[in-house]
Order: sequence, then C-alpha cells, then structure tokens
Amino acid sequence: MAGPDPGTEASLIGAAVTMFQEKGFQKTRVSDVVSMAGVSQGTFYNYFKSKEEIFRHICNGFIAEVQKLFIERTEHIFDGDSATEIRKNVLATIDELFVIYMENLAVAEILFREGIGNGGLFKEIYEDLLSIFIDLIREQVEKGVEKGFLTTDDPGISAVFIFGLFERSLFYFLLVRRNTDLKVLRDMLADFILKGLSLKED
Amino acid sequence: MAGPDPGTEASLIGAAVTMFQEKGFQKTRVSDVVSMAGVSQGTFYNYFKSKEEIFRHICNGFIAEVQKLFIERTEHIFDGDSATEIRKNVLATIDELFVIYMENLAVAEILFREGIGNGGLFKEIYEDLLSIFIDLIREQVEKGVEKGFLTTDDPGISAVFIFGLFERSLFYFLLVRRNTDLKVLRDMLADFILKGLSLKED
Amino acid sequence: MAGPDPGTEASLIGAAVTMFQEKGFQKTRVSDVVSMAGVSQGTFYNYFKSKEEIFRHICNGFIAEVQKLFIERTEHIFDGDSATEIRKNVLATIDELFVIYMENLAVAEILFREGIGNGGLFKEIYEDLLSIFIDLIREQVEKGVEKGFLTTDDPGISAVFIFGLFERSLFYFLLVRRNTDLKVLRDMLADFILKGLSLKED
Amino acid sequence: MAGPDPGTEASLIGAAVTMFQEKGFQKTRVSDVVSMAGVSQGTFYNYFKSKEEIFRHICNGFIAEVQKLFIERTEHIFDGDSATEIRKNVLATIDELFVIYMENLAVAEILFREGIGNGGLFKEIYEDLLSIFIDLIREQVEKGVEKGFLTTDDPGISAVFIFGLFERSLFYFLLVRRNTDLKVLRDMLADFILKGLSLKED
DNA sequence: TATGAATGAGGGTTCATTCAT
DNA sequence: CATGAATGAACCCTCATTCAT
Repeated sequence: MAGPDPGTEASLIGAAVTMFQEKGFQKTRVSDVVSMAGVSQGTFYNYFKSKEEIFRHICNGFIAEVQKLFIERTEHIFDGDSATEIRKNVLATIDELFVIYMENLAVAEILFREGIGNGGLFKEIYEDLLSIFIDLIREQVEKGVEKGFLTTDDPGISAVFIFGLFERSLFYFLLVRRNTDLKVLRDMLADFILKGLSLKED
Repeated sequence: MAGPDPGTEASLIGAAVTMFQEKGFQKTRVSDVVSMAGVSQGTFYNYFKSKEEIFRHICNGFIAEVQKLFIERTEHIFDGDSATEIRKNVLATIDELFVIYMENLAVAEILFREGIGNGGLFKEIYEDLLSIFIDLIREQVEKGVEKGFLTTDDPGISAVFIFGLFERSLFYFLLVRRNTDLKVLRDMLADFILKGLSLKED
Repeated sequence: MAGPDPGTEASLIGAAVTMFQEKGFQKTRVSDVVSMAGVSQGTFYNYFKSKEEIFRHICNGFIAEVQKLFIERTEHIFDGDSATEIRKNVLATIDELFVIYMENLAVAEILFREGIGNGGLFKEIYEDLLSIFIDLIREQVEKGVEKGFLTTDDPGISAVFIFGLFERSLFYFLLVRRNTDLKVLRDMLADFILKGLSLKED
Repeated sequence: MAGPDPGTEASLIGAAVTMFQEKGFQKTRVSDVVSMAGVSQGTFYNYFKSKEEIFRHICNGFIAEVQKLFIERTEHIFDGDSATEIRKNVLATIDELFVIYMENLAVAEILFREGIGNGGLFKEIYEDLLSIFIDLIREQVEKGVEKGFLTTDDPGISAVFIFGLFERSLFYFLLVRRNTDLKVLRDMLADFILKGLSLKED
C-alpha cells in the first residue's frame, strides 16, 4: 500500500488525519489531502489505492495499539487484594488510557466520530470493538465480585456503564471542553466507578 | 417550508427518517426518499428547500420535544427531602427519558449518530445541546449537594458522568444490544448514579 | 435502460453511433456523445447506465436483427432441386444480406470493428456469433452435398470460406472501396462460391 | 529510437507483443509492459518515445517482412504453363504465407485486430496494405487470365475474394479454431480458389 | 543509462436542484 | 401543486509521460 518515500507518505497521512478530523471522511476530498500535503493528485495513488484505504490505514494503526494496550491494561483494572490496591489499579488504568488517547487525539476523534456516525465506514468495526471492550470489562468486574470486593446485580450492565463513563469522559473532556484538570477528572472517575460498584473499603 | 398537503409532507418525512436512519444523511439520496414516499423528485422541493432542510426539520422537532421534557423533568431529578424521595425521582426521570427515546428511536438514532459523526450537520448544534443538558444536570447536582444529600468534588464533572451514563446506556441498550430488561437497567442506572454521588441513605 | 423521451434517446443513440463509428468505443468520450446530441452530461445517465450500456444497446438491436434474418435466410441458401434453383437462392441470400448491411451500415461497421478489435467489448460475443453463422452454413452445405449438387472434402472448412467471402466482401466493398457495382459483385460472389463448391450444373 | 542495450530492447518488445496480443493496444498499460520486461517505468522511455512508438515499431517490422515475402511470393502465385504447375504454385504460396503467419502469429494477430479495430492506430496503414496486396493479386489474376488459364469477369473483385479467403482462413483457423489440419486446409483453399477462377485443367 | 517517484490532464459517473409543462 | 426530464458541478481515479538523482 504505502509507497516508497516515507516523507511523502507521512505528509499524506498527516494531511489526511487533519482533514478527516476537520471535515469527516465523506466531506474530505482527495484534492484537500494532496493540496495540504503539497503533492499532486496522482501522487496520492502511488501511496494509497483509494481514499478509503488511507482511512483504514490510519484507523487500523490506532485500533491495533489501543486494543493491545486496552486488553493488557484492562486485565489489571480491578486487580488487588485490598480496596487500596484496587483503587490504585483503577487509577493506573485510567491514566494509561488517557495517555493513549492524548497521544493519538486526532485519530481517536476520527475513529470515534466515524465509528458512531451513520454510514461511517467503521460502524460495524466500531460496534464489534465496543463489544470486545465491554466483555473484557465485564470479566474483570466478575472477578472483583467473586473476590468479594465489588457488588453488582448484572456485571454486563455495569461493564457498559464503566465503558460509557470512560468513553464519554474522554470524548467530552478531551475533545469538547478541553481545559479540564485531568488529574481531578481521573480521581473523580475512579471514585465514581468504585462507588458505583460498592467497593468495600478496607 | 412545508407544502400544503400534510399527507405528502408526512410521507416525505417518514421516508426521510427511515432512510437517514438506515444509511445516514450523506448516503441518503433525495431520490431514495421520494421513491420511498411515492412522489416525484420535484414534489420534494415543494415541501423542503433542500435535503439539509428536511434533515433539520426532522431533528428540530425531536430536539424541541426532548429539550422541553428534559428540562422539565431534569428539574426534579434529585428532588426530594429524603434519600427515598430522591431515588424515586431519579427512577422516574430515567423512566421518562427512556420513554421519550423509545417513542422517537429512529430520530434519536439519527440525531445521535449525525451529531457525533464528523462533518455531521449537527456537530455544533449537538455539542451545544450537550452543554445545555450537562449544565441542567450540574445545577441539580449542586442543589442535591447543598441540601446535603449528595457529595462530589466537582458538580460539572459529575454532570458529565451522569449524562454520559444516560446517553451511552440509551445508545447501547436501545440500539446495539436490544434485548436488555429495561426495568433492571433503570434500577441499576439509578443505583450506580446515586452511589457514585454518595447519596446519604436515610 | 432507455429514458422516457424518445427524441432525446434517439439523439443520444444517433450521436453515439456516429462517434463510435468515427473514433471507436474506447476513444469516444461520453462528452462527445452528449455534445453532439445537444444535451447535458447528466442527461446521458438518465437514458443509459453507462457508456458500455449504450454500446451494447446499439449492438444488440443490430445483432438480433441480423441473426434472425441470417438464420431464416440461410436455411434456404442452397435450397432447390436444380442448379438453377440453387443459384437463384444463393443470389437471393446475398441480396438480402447486402440489404441488411446497407441499411445498418454504421452499426455494422461498429460491431465488425469492435468485434474483431482486440480488447473490444465484443470479442467473445463476436466470435460466438461467427461460430453460429458458420455452423448454419455448414449444415446447408452438408444438405447440398447429400442431395448431390455440391462437393467438398470438409463442409466445415467450406463454410468458413463462404462466411469469409461474405464478410470480407461486405467489409471491403461497403466500407473501404465504396464505389463497386453491387449487382456485379453479387453475381461474381455467387459464381465464385458455387464453382468453389463444384455445383453440378443442369 | 531504440536505446543501446539490445537485451533490454528485446525484453520490452517481447513484453509489449505479449500484452498487446492479450489486451489490445488501448488496454495495455506501459506499466504492464515494463513490469513484464522487468525494467523500470523510466527505462521504457529510453528505448521508445511513446507507447504508440513501440506499437508502430513492432508492426512495421512485421509489415516489412510480410510485405517483402508477400510481394515476392505473390508474383508466382499463378505462375506456370499448365494447370498442374499453377496449382503447384498456388499450394506453395499458401504454404509460405501460412509459415510467415505462424512464425509471427502474435504480431499478426495484433496487426490484424488493431488494423481492423476502430480507432486503431493502423486503420489507414492497414487499409493501404490491403489495397497493395489486393492489387498485387489482381495483377497475377490478370496474367492468368491473359494466358488463358483463368476466367473472371472482374480481376479486381476476384482479388478481393482471394485475399479475403486467405485472411479469413488464417484468422479463423490459426486464431479461433486452432486444431485444424493445415494440410487439408491448404489443399481445400487452393482448390476453392482455382475452381472459383475456373482453372482450365490439363 | 537506469530508476521510479511525481505529475496532472482528463474521463466516467453521481446526484442535488431547477423549471417548463 | 405535481411532475420528471434536464442540468452541471463535483469528485474519484487512471495512466502516459517527465525528470531529478
């Protein structure tokens, strides 16, 4: 897919990310991308087979990274043999997810918006991803319940709550209201989740 | 805007809602709408100035209704002089919001997806709406805190949490995983929120 | 396929025939066709799904007609119970084929050239058509042989000779050297074929 | 035109012949040719000024060869002072032409298809060539007529018949139905032509 | 000379919108 | 008001050709 000049490829990807973030996939014209990248129309097609391909290329990189980190990290979200340890792990998880998102803010926004947006290329991929993440969280909630630290009537529903809190917070505070103190947000988010799950304090 | 035959207008709106929900705004062609409505291409423009206008028309109706009910209802979300009363009001609020959504599921989905979706016509409108709702919730949280029933370090952030929980739950359980028991969901949602806000039980 | 205004459709077909004949399918641009037809670019697509479709449309009409007449007529090419009758039938067949071709000269040329031309849309169709015609002729030659009027070592090869003579003559005298006396040509062609097949004169 | 490395030039020509035969001139991309030849895009233009030039180069070589042999050989097609000698010469001519064609089958096919195909680069060249060949044949027919061995009302028309028989047979039996016994074909072709021209047997 | 990245003029097709009937 | 044919501005993508290295 990717052509031979890494500089040109990077320009194209950079321009595409900017344009997709600004106008969305559909409204972004290839001519927008190439003119921002400073190359000709034809050059685009030396690097990517189509407008859709560059989009997938951009998303796939991010998805792979997020998925890997999310899976690794989520395994430890409610780890611990005391309320203190559990809280520490929740905080660490939130921190790491914030970092991943902040380092990939533009792409995260593209994926998020195109994933939810109707007719978006990623509707299915996005909703599958959602299910995977929610299942992962549910498993961890179940472990916490088994160990007697957490309480819930339905771990599946709780998992959706937790995922929704993460995602909405990331969306709102990173993309819409950008001036929030992330440290405070992190503490409150951990607190809200753990209270919601009735963490038995030490 | 609207032409004189309410039947034709309703057909067009109905068809547009169906198509927008199915394919999204961008991918829906005016020809899709008119052929589903059983009228000619030209007739469309006797009723709506453009494809965008029928979209706004559809959304505005829903927004007005939701906004009105949301505002009315939200004023009472944490009302009450006891934990029991507060919980009752939270449950009632959730119930009513669920009903509004379910009665307008198609339009709700359109607005939600197009509002978040990048390049969506409603990016701004949607994000303004979000702010309005979040502010409303924040005010109620503040009241609850003042009255000594609720606790939070930052009512604004809590409001985002609450709104996120509502919206994500509605999205996920009404649109993605459609077979959830809404009564259980409602109870758990109320419980999660109230625990998260440290409701002082009677 | 065809749109609703027969006048516009006819203009488009007429223009397409002219352009295809002049420049060939590949080099003819849709814009050539519409500008010659005096309609806009978009109008073309109200009548034909694609450039290829109008081409097929044009060819199919001619093919159907030729095939029908050819099949009907060929059944009688070597009919007769005397050399005189057979010769009369061969002459009549040639006449009729000449007429069909002359009445559809432009389309015939298009089909002929695009059929033979490599990469032409009709390579396969054309070669199938060829086989059908040659088989038809072979059957008639076989009948003539059985009845003892004609002689050949291999009716299949003779059929190819006959078809080749027809086609090459039509091509050369109708399209390349246009000033030939068709009556003389017809007589000579019949004579050549019948001598080639050793018609036993009465 | 041609660059300095005969190996590279030959690779390009070989690849071009293969591709032109397979896909036709228009549908063959320069990139097809260079990738089959194993050289870079730019190298192509060190050897040939354009796609059209390599095509002409290929055709011209073949045309020169065919024309030379055809002219030499055709001078003797109806040579001889007896029916037996004439027949022998016709057979020999057919044999030689078959050999030339079979040794250059790919190029022959290209020239034939592109020459007839509409918009082909060689429409004019091809039709001139045709006229030259037909004139050559006509002259020989006239000689045969003068010597009293052959009979025809119009040597020009007979020449077209003869050329048509050659060409169509070559096309059909070498390119379409490839499993014909060429010896039988040769004998029948000679026989058909000579009967058609009323060769006075000894 | 060989390379192959860059070029950019077009071409086919779509579809929201207009307007004469 | 209803119709639906006509419009034409875009937009994605192709590919022959160039040129700096």
